[in-house]
Amino acid sequence: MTTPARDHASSPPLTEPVEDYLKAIYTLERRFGAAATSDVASALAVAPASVTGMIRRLASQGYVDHVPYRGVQLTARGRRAALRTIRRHRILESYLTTVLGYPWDRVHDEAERLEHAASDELIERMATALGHPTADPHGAPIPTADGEVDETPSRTLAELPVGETARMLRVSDKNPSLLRYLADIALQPGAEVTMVARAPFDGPITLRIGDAEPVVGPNLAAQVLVESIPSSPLPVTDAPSVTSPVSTPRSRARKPTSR
Amino acid sequence: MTTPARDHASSPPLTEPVEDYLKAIYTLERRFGAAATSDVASALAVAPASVTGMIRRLASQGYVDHVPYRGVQLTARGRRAALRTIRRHRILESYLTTVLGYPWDRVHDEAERLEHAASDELIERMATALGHPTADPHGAPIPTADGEVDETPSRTLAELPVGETARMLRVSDKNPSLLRYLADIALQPGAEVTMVARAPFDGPITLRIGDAEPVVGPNLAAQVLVESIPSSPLPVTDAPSVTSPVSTPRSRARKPTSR
DNA sequence: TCTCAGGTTTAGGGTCAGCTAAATTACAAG
DNA sequence: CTTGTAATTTAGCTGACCCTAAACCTGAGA
Repeated sequence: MTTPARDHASSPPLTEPVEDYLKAIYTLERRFGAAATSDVASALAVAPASVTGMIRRLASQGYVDHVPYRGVQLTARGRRAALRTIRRHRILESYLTTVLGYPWDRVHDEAERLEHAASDELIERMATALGHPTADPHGAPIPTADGEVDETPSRTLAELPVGETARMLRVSDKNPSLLRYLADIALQPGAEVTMVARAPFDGPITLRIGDAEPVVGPNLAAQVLVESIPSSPLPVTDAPSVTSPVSTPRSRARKPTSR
Repeated sequence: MTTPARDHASSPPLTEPVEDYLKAIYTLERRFGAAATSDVASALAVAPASVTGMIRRLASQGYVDHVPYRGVQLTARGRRAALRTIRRHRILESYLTTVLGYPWDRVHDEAERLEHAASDELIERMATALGHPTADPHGAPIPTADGEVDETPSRTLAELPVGETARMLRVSDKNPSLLRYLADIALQPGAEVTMVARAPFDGPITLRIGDAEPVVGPNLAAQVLVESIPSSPLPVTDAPSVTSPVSTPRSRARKPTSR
């Protein structure tokens, strides 16, 4: 009698843990097609049994589909919620970096906490102040307010053929010391990087970035995503092949304010 | 065996409810000398029995002293924690208002959520960006990072003698519609207000603010704090007030960006 | 001094989200 | 086709917070 019967309509506010689970599942699903219990557990630093419990709850509320012993996948509703949180996170990272001068290796943790507390209004105000950026300081694409993301897969630096030059696109925001090192060698989104040499048997990789020639390990290179540089001398071509349904921007990765 | 024995030394991070309780107790204690269970309960919209439970926990961790049936008071440790949260809240309100254009009647709720998530570093960056303000948009004094506050008691507008002029100092940030009304009649921190007339038997009060003469009720007037104006006939002052770079202004209550 | 109304506390529960330990299942390797 | 291991789930608990109902103080007035 008190409340109208609009039950699973416009979700009650999600708890922090729920938002974290949905984000983690989203990421794992993107990577592996489905999220395994133990992967979610290690992503969230939680016991596997706890994940099973939470997944039951999420499934009962229609955020995920769960096939016991086979993993979880987000429903449309779950994906929407996950993208909302991811948008918040990335806008926050952008804002903290460009407006408040946060170093790019330390924004992640701050955004991780604020993303649960910031209202939509705050996020949109920040986005507006920034001119509606399409990528965060680490090059990760920012979902739009209505849940569109450009998740075009891209090559890792490790796969770049010797002699080729590419533009640095993106790196995970989760590893501060890696980020500090990348900043040291000027390997940040937007930077041009050339594969100078690669030692055999997964040996060290020599790059050229500006005038420097840093040598890095293969697992570092595997964490850095790059895109081919449109075309050095050629003006046109690049047929708009990728035309996906809704119309995605051509090349993402705006140069963040770096430093 | 696992952890060194630094127990009640540098507190484990406080939970949101704990921070809220400490803030509420701080405020009530300021007002009444001690906080009554039922007052805390209604301040936090929680059942009295829940307050008793939480108070037991807070007392066992040394944040409050509790005399059953007689109320609670903060310990030094509790006061420190409360002031830290209050500082965060007020810096956030100031930042949201002046930098992100939040209207002063809506910052409270946003700050209320962010205050639990923002790191000290973020708060200090915001404070620096603002030039270390000494009062929030509602005129509330901002505690320093090491827990000093200027809690000088002040008169309410209701007590102002007829014919006298005072400077608006402060109003609670909790009531959005009151705040919108005050903005409407230009009664905001820093404004000069004159008591023109007061009808008997707690009747309506006529003010002068600028060229207008709004008539307000006595309970509204009782919610507005004012301070006597240093000395009327002096011309100077009114230095380019808005340019308060770093140094703190003398008398607090900076004019908020308001609308 | 007695009484009782209001404010407080205790008793007994509930939910959320986590944990450990003990099943249970899937699947790869014999 | 059996078996063993690794992954997953179930069972049983814990702690933080919150609730309602019932008992309990305290202080004011009769």
